[in-house]
Amino acid sequence: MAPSIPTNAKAAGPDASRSTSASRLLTLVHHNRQLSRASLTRLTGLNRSTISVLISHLTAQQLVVESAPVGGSQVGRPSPQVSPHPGLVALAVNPEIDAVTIGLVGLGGRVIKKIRYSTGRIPTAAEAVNIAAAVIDGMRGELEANYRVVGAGIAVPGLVTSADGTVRYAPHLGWDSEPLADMFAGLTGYPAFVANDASLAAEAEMVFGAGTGIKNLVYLNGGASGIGGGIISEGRLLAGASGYAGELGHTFVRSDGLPCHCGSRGCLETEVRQAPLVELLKLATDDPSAIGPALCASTDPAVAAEVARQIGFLAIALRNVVNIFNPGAIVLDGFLAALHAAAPDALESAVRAQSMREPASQVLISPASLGTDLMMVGAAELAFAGFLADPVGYFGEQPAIS
Amino acid sequence: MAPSIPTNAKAAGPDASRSTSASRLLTLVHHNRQLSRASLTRLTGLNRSTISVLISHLTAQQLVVESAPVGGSQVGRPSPQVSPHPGLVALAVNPEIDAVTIGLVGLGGRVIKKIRYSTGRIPTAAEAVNIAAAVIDGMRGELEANYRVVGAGIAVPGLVTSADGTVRYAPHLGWDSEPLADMFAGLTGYPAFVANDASLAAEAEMVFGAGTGIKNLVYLNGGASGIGGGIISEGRLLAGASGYAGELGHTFVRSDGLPCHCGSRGCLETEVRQAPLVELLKLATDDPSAIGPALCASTDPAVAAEVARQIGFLAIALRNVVNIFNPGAIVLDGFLAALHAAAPDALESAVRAQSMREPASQVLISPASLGTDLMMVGAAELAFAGFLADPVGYFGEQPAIS
DNA sequence: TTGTTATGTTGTTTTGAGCAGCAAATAGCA
DNA sequence: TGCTATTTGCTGCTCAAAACAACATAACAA
Repeated sequence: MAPSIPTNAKAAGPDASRSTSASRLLTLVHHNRQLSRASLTRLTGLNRSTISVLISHLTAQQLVVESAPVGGSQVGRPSPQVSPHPGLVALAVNPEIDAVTIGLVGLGGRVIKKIRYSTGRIPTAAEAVNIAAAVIDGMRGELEANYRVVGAGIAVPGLVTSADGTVRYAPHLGWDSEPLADMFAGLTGYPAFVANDASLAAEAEMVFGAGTGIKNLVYLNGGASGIGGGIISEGRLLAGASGYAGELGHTFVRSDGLPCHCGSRGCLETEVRQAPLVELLKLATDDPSAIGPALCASTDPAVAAEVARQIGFLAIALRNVVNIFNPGAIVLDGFLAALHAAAPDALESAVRAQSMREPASQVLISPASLGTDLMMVGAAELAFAGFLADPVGYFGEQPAIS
Repeated sequence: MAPSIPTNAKAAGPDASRSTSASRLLTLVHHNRQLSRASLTRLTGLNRSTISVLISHLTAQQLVVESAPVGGSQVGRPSPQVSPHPGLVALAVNPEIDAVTIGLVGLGGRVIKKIRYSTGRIPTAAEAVNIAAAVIDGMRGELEANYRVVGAGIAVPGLVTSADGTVRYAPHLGWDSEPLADMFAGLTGYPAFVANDASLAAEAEMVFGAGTGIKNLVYLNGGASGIGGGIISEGRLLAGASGYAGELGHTFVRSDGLPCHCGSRGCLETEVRQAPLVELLKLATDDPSAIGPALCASTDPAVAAEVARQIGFLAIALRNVVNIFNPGAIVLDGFLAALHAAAPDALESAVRAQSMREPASQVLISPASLGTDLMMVGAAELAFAGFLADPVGYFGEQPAIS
């Protein structure tokens, strides 16, 4: 017992601070995809020599690669460019109500491969994991030959206990207390991490998408099965006491509203829904990306009325968001982005009219920008998180691939 | 230019990490008021010898004092107790609509002195600062003889830009763009920091009050002038893009509700108010602490109806809070605590019935526990924050008092 | 009294990271 | 084509935070 405490202390001590520098450096490279040594020096505030030492370590461990300096524009000695090692990847898994999508994402948010497996019906947790494992087994040869996999991130539409990777409750999938991370890790051998899909999307949008550089951001996604949200404050995702934070779909927007499946009444997601829009527009597909153009093209007054009605309720929810969080940006995705596109001024002026003046003047309302890659990038980000926190120790002392 | 970058880097480098340890140590002592060296070793994870060196530094700088080990309960060599130095204090200032309260608070959240100066009417910013400066001038002899003052924290009921210490907009005081920190610092010579009162109260409750140890906490205070809130996530106060976050008083709770002074309708603070309760109870005072007992004692059905009505709307706001934040605790203060005391089961069951099951099962709804010292402790905490972040460098190389 | 356990203390060692000086690579200018 | 200014990378040196190890000390328990 006595010797174990110093050992623990050591692990939390100089190791932690060493890895903090490597971690900061790698995170910067990850977020910017390509950076010169010189800009790393400026961004980290570390000394040139320190950067040099760190990068030589990271290069030796095949975590980054250096390429020839991009010549031209500046006086002085050109600085080599540092990029994430192209072989460093994470797996991304996203079960939905009619499909399971599996992706391979490189450090830097580069989606290398994306495979959508249609299930035709709602998959059980076991089915979703089996499908993902099968697809990954199919790629295994390629993975083991050309890549180093840091792990897998699974984005689930539901309440998730991230600490143990358990899906507590996913109403639209009908899942309840599924130890998804353990199931996946058991089948594939890769460490797995699970989180709420909207939370991951929020992070992806902050890092690579519409909210790049904005540290206080609220993301809202409208899909066929409801409205999910993710909140980012000071660059960190709001998790709450047990990781269930961000359920903006159940914000109160209407007295004596319709009952919601959550047991309450007047929730945002019972008033603002995709189905009536699809119906009025007579669209054949549920694909949210089709709704935007159709809405803009429509001249049907019934459609306009429904849009106005939904925008009214959405504005109430966003007003709460603005007053409570004072976000720098609100990013709308799915059919909420379509609603915004159909009448951007109507939505924005309604939100501003209801919110307090100061926070309202700061907020930018914009559609999501990562499109269909969003979930893959977000889920991969989850898998990368643990790696980025301690890049030097992550793979042990393995000499790596190739 | 060339030498200045390394200098900056140095300031952010080893100095920062050195002070990080001292900072962590002092923060722990501050939050726990009294800790043994042994427990500091365990809590920080640092080595015994490191703790020894750090504490001898802090003792030399008169930031902490060591006292004889408290004997008895445990096998082994007893460990000396470390406490904050009793001479280390912060000033706390809290302007309200009818008074300005000035306090002297020691490290560890100990309120040494509290002076409430009644103004009889709403003070202007200049008046509030003048009153505070006059009171502090009165204490100056004592302050300079016996204390070291880290600075002053000012808790203001309104929107505050903490970065420059400016009150952007305080509707109940009628203040608008007042550079309060500069005014105060100019008059008294002490560095001053300004923040929203409810936010500071939330922090005080987390550190020393009802939410001790709970890292995800929502604080709601009901006063004569409205409802303010503060949100703490992972132990950090939610600030938002410009520090205006936390305005939970303007959560939407009622369709076609009454117009609010914020320009919107159906806000929590237009439906849930102290005035009707005071009126129905025929109380002579506005003091929120009188409302609780009076409510519990009342048998008037009109009072009961009003309580039920307000609890209904409060439950809607809290339901949003639970769904969005998944807090570990909701702390109610002012007349909201009185409402809760009048019918705790009614409020809690209403919140739980409307919220999603998982986050609802985790949340504890409790009244605030710091009472009238709350604002003093919160404001002092603000002043201590800068000091705790870099305790060794804060006072320069001064040999300190006594 | 003696052994056990928990602590404090001192000197040594490891290691992250800044610093200085020199070399290298470019743009601009004559 | 050279010359200078500027920016950057590399190597060796140095500093300081903090772990480690060994020893001293103080309580409780048998």
